[in-house]
Formats: sequence, C-alpha cells, structure tokens
Amino acid sequence: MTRSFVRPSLSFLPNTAALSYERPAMSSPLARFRLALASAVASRQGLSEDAVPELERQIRRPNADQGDLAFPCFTLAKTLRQNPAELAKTLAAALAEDDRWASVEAVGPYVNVTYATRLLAETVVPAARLDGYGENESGRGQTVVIDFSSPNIAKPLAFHHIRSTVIGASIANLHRASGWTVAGINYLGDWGKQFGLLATGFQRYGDPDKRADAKHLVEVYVKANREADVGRVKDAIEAPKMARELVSELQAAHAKLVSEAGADFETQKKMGKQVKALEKKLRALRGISDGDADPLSDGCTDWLHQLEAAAEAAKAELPQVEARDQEARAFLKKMEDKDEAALAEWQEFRRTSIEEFEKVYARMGITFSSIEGESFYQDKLDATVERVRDKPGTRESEGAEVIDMTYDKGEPPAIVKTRDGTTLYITRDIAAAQDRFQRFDFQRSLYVVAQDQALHFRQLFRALGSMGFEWADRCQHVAFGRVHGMSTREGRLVFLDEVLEKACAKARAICEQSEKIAPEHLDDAVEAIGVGAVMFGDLRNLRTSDYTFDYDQVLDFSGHTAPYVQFSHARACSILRKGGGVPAAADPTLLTLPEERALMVALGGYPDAVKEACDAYEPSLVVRALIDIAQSTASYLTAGNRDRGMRVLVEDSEALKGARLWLIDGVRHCLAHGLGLLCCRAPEAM
RNA sequence: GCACCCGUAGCUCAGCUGGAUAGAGCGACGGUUUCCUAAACCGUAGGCCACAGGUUCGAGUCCUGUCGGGUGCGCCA
Repeated sequence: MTRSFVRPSLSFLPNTAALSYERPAMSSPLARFRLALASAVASRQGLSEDAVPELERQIRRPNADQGDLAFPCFTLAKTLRQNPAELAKTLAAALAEDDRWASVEAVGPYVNVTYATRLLAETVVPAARLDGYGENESGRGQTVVIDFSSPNIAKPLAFHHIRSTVIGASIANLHRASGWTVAGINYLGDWGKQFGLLATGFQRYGDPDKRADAKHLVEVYVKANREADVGRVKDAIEAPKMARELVSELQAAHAKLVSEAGADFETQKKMGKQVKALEKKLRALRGISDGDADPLSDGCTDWLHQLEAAAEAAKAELPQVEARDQEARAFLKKMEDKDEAALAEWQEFRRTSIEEFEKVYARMGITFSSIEGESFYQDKLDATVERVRDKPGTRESEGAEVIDMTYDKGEPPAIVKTRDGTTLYITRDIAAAQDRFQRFDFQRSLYVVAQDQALHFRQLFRALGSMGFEWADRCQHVAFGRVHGMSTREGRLVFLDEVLEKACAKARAICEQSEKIAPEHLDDAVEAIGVGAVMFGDLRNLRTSDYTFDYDQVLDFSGHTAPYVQFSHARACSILRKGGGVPAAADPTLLTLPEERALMVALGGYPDAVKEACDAYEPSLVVRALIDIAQSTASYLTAGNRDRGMRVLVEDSEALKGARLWLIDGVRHCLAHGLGLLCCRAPEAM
C-alpha cells in the first residue's frame, strides 16, 4: 500500500476548480516571469538561447519595496567588457517596452522589475485553484526507493525517531508530486541482541499476562538493557583510575606552566593549549557545563570519592551483568540456530512492537509501501559474502573478513564477517541494496538516516561500486542532524507518542474554546492540530542541522507553526463557507490591492518551492513557502477587518467579490496541498 | 590522535551554488477586537555575521590559520 497524500477538497463545495481555465503548460507561474526577464536580457545583448538558463540563475529577489525580480549586471558586464551600471541602464530601457513589467528600474548595477499585477493575477490565481498545482512531471517514468523511519524493534520509539519518519515521508510525497514512482520502505532493525535482552528480561520481570502489551515490553527492555550493559559497568569501574590520571596530568601541566615560565613563546602557547584541553576533558567528565569553571576546584575530591564508591558497587555488580549479557547473546544464538521456541517468541515480540509502532504511524498519517526488516536477509547473507569475496574480494584481518577496496586515510575497515563468523550491519545492507535494485530498478535509492551514520553509508556505497554495480552511484545517504536534549531530568528518554499526546492535550484545551468547531469535528481537529504542530516543528528545521528538543517550543502554537498555517487555511475555508462557495467564472485582474498582490506572489512561488524541495531533499523549503502564504493571507484578511472595502466578501461588487473568492480558494487549496506534502492535515474550522 | 559538521539579534534559527541597506519566530516594549476567527495583525528596540589574514569590482557565503562547540572512528545497529 503506497501512501499518496490526500488531495484536499472542501466537503461543502463542489469542485469548481477546472471550470474556466486551461491547465497552464508551465507548472510554475513565476518561472514565466523569470524566463521572460532572462530571455529579454539575452536578446537585447544578442546572446543565444543557450545563455538564458545561466542568466536566469543570476536573477535574485531584490530588497523590499524594490520590485519582484532583480538582475545583477556584474557578471554579464564583465564578459561584455562594459560598465555594470551602464549596462543596467541599457537593459532597463529595453525592458521598459514590455508590458509584462509594471515597472523597470536601473538602480546602480541592478535592473529591478515588478510584475504587472494584471498578468500576475491571470497567471497565478486560476492556476492555484487547479488540482495538481504545485506538482510537476520532472520524475515521470522514474522510480525512487526511500528507506526511512527504520527504527529498532524491541526498543521504544523515542522522540528523535520523528526525524527520519517525517523527513522521509515528506521526501516521498515530494517525489510523488514530481511524478516519481515511490517505494517507501520501513527497514526495521528486527534482528539482534536486543531481542535476547527483551526475551531473557521478560523471563525475569515480565508479567505473563502482558506479553502483548507494548508499553510493558518497553519497560522490560529498558530495565533489562541497563542490567546487562557491560560497557556501562566496566566504565564505572575504570572511572576512578581514569579520573585520577586526568587530574594528576592536569596538575602536572599546571606546575610545568609555572616552572617553565621563561620558555619561548611557542612552547608556552603549546603548554597553555594542553592545559585548556585537559581542563575541558575534565569538565566534560565531571559534567560541568560552565566553560570557565576550574574543574580541579569545587568538590573535585568529593567527586573522586563518589567515583570510588560507584566503582566498588560496579565491581560487585559485574559478574551478574556479564551473565545477563551472555544470556541475551545466547538467546540470539538460539534464534540464529533456528530454535523454534526462541523464534516463536521473537515473532510474538516483533508483532507486538510493530503493532505499537503502527499506532503512532497511523496517528501521524504516515504509511509505507512495505515494512521490511533485517531479519529478511538473514538466510541470504552467505551469498552476499561470496559475492564480495569474488569481487572486490576480502582480506583477513584479526580473524575478520574485511572488504578489499580503497579506503581513505585513517578509515576503519568494512567488515562483512566477524571472527565468530557472524555477519554485520553492512553485510545486510549490501544484500538489501541488491535486492532493492532487483525489485525496483530504481533511478534513485535514498537512505534517510541520521548524520551519525555517514561513514557507514560512504563505505556501503563504495563497496557496492567496488562490487561492480553500476547503480551504486544512484544511492544516496540523505542525512539529518541530531536532536539534542532528548532525556528528561531523570535521565529517561522522551517517547514520541508522549510528545504527540501532550501536544494534543494542549490543542484540545484551545479548541474547546472555539465556537467555530462543530462538536462532531472536535476530536479530529485536535489530532490534526496537535500532531501537525509536532511534525511541522521538526520539518521547519533545515534537514542537516541539529536542534535541541524543548517541550515549551514544541507546545508553542504561536508564531510560525503548523497551527498558524492551519489557522490561515481554516479562515479561508470559513470565508468560502460564508460566501456561499466559489463562482464558476471570475476576473482575477480585478485584484489590485497591495495585500492581494503580495499574496499572489507568495502563492505563485509555491510550485518552485516544491520542485526545489524535491531536488534538494529539503522539506523545510515547503514549510517556508507555506508560512509565506499563510502570513500574506493573515495580513490580507486582517486588513479586511479594518476596512470593509478590503474584505473578500465585499458588499458593493459581485465581480470583485468573485475574484477575491477565487484568490482565497487558491490559498485554501494550496495550503491544504502543502500541508499534505508535510504529512499534516488541514482542518476546515479551528 | 585522525576524519566530517557547526559558530549570524537575549533565545531558536534563515540567508538560495559570492551580489544592494544581513532576515524570521520566540522573548522584550508599544499599539489594534462595534472589524469575513486575537492560535491573529501593525509598529519599536536589538548585529565587529567567533577571531585574524587572504582571493575578488564585491565575502555572512570561497581559501588558510587561531579559538570555541558537536559527531564519527574494527568485529553494535
């Protein structure tokens, strides 16, 4: 089942969109203006058609109140060996003839032009009302595979899982909107030690009546994971020694700094740097956030004593922790040896986990073409290893089989088989990549996975290339930044459904105050707004940047948020309802107010935003375009509150009212479409 | 130690493959509900774009160095 985003239609209106205008040949209205400007420049200077794309690329948005498009003349002037300002004047004079431009002005080395409002209205308004506005055909006939969400089963779905899920789903929607055939795969981490932890932990703590209770399983897993975390306990045992070494090293460095005060500048500088580095390390170890604090003072000895005590406790704990880790591994081994009881238990836990995840996915309105897992490739990995041995070959390193290919300096080897004979992450990913190419014959294969794994994917793609797969360079890692501050003060993870729930609780409190929402639509609106706010809040960030999780920010519905965009949409719907629907015919050229003009420009930019967002795998570009439209809409509608003549439902002119209704219908259609691309819904009343 | 990413307003972040006077949201301050939804609108304040050099007609953007932060780095996924 492939998710296709829902085409918005108003429940109370007939679809009148396609009645009186043909679908424009060019999917972006504003592209017409840019092309016209670039072509005019080219023909004025006697340049060939080939020069037009480059000229078009140079077009910028001018400063506020200086028009709609700006052409900087620097580059062209240089090739023509002319003065940029002179060239700007020449071009401006030539462009002035064209009635596409309401104004043409040479300002220094720039040519600034303003769209003729009449042409803008004719181009944008009817187009924005059409089904498919914002979409394009650039991917027609091509297939993209998108690996996204892909959580580890048996572990809880924490807040940060929202990133891959919602970015991936949006990128899938963007490709659909650009004509691609999309295969969205949720590639679950459904094999590994975590099942051993869960299964053995359950024997100890599990409530047999709650075997199918996902929440209970998460509790068991979290507890079992902690109690079998050998690394944590060993670190605790080592901690006092390391800490004391660091402290004495730092003290020695301090002493050296004093005793060698007479040394030359370079040496002193080096020593100072070393001291600072050590201080930083110690601060990090002690958890001091103040970057200026002296890590040796303020209870440093107390801290060391605490570490000692903790280490003693850890030593006592170690045998049991190791035993539990062994138990978990043994369970995994049973699974790999096809022990029926173990596999049955794995199946049961797996199913419960997936069902729980699917509740959250359903709440977010996210679906996949298929839900698969690493376990699927478990019995196909011998063939994969053989294929690697054949080409590019493997070499032995400390008992492990390492892919024999080119490595960057200092890069760790890519291991396909461990010295114990088990396979690894990359082995399974090589098998999965081949399988996907055989199934889908893709032009693109995207992996929407955190930036942390960049190295893994670099090696994966290089390995595929070395194996002779010419499609290796069609694979891309679509990386995204981390979410910081994901633990609560008690050190507990923030769960995704808990955040969604809190956002919905807040949405409910606000929605219950609204007289606009019919009681039967209340629950639906609450979900759309609450869940939308959280997802939109993630998508608004540039994909690659890290950001910090902040409950106050997630639950803030003011400013440029999903509820803001949804609110503009709901107001537009409200006006359409009140106006009795959209007339079949209207004359957009009657729209001449500055507020209307700004709105048309924002609306016209939407298809460009979708195209660019798809090409750059960057949903935040759509977010910005929607905010732009919502903001222009809010300003426009508020202006109508002050001045009755500026209202959409203006009293004294049916023709003007019709034109404004068309514009507002375009807004509502476009906002709903854009929200849909971002996996958010658009309630008709708020 | 090696590699990659980042440093822009009090906070969170934009700034489009180098272009004019660096922009939003939050927060602060001041206005706007007899007015199609105040989850809103309008306005004000707030910046040595980490620092120092370099390339260029032009640098927040490119190069080098320094300082400060993050992440990854052999048998986990």
